[in-house]
Amino acid sequence: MSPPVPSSLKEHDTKRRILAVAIELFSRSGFRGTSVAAICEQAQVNVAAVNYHFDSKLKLYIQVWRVALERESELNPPDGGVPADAPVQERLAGRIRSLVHRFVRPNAPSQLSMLIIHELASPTDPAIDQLRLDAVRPPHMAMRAIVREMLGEGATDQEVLFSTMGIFIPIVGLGLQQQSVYRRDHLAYGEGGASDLKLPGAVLRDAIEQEGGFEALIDHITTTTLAGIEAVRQRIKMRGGS
Amino acid sequence: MSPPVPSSLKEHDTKRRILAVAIELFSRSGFRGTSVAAICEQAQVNVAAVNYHFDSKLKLYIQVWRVALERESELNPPDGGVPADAPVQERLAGRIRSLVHRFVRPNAPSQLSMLIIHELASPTDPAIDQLRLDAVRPPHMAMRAIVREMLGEGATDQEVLFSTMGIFIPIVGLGLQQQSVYRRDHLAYGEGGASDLKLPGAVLRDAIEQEGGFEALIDHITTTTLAGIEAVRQRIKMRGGS
DNA sequence: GAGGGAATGAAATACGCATTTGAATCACAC
DNA sequence: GTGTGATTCAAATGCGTATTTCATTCCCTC
Repeated sequence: MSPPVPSSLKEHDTKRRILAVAIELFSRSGFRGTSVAAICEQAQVNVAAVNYHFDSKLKLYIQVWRVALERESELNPPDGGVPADAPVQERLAGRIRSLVHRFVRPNAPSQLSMLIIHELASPTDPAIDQLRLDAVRPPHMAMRAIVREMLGEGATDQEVLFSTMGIFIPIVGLGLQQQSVYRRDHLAYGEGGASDLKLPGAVLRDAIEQEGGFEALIDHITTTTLAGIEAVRQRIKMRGGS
Repeated sequence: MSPPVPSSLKEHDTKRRILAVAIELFSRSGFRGTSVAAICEQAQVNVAAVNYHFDSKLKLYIQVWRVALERESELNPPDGGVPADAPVQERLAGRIRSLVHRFVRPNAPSQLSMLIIHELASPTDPAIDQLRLDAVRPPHMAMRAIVREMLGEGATDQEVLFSTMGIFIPIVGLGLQQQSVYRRDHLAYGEGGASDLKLPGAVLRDAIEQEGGFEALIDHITTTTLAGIEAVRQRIKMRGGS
């Protein structure tokens, strides 16, 4: 009998090359912003190859999402490597660190985060929503549990929700900023880079890329987040006490 | 001589109708996501009208930005109506309130904020960047001054920058969330609304739309922001004292 | 080394969309 | 009324792009 998967020399890794380039381009410019022709050109592959190997642009895009999700969960555990029996503050700090690494990695924001941001700004297809939901829900629930634990028993659902979103949303927002600045440098859409433009986002990017800037950012976010939660907790305690 | 602007009965307000619809559609779906045909159809106007009155789709888009900027600055002063000689905390709170009103207005996020978010996710043209820069810089600088005042003399530029961005970014991120949820309901792209999807963003939206939810959100953001700044200030004071 | 299925390639097709064209219509001045 | 310039209209043009077609090449098996 023949070995199970020896058809390896066929399929001159075109499929892999397409996928690699597609992740790059889709994450940079979103679904609508990247053409099949561009992908094939950069992958040095015939235009027909995408439809031959992946059926359609949309299915390729979905595949890209799957790969990006998989890669991210291998690379970057959502708990930040902090054990489940560590003190709450540490668990929270670990998750924040992990999130910032995902969304704001200096000089090269994670591809998954860029895909997510493009989908938020202009959704492509319900299938992608489903993937995003599956990816987002578990860490969100875990974070909510941590926040509830930190706020104490008296916290309302609304307070827990606001505080939880208050962790995720700034980091996603930061990713959005990063991405917008990042792409301007790479594509400089057009040519005449009006270099007198210096949006606050660009200043921030420079600060993050400085030696130690990224760690300082993580530290800043962690500190302010903890302080915010503590403030809400105090308010709850006062309310309960009065 | 003829009265200066009596050519009023010509131009059967097509121009106005186009602009009104264009603001609506561009802010909902961005530049690439809306077609000239769609604008003209909804405005009950011939397709040629856009190019006749505005020269091109891009120039119409730029005009939309101008109008949206103008409208917003009339409607919503960036200082939130707080006088310049009020205590810093109040001035900060006023600005936060104003920002949240701009970006997260319940049930109808401001069109300018949606335009901004689309531009962040996928920029259209340098001219738009310039408009955005002009709009964003002054309030950013004002906010930075307030933050510096609150943090005290010992604060580094990096600390001031991080804290300032830490105010804007969460609110923009919130707008991004709102917008993504908001559009799903309105367009439900396609048909079969998979209603078992319930992204955290949707839960948040519901919480905001509840009676008093919006005020609670503003209050939450203000409280946590102030607490975050206070935490940084404490750290600076300790550093200076040691 | 011949046969056959998988993979590739160049060209064709189909479609959406911005923009143009040129004729028709309207508003107003004389 | 008539002429004139501004406006509207339906149809055409042209371009970018996803997808298809079908001939050709490649790789493996026998």
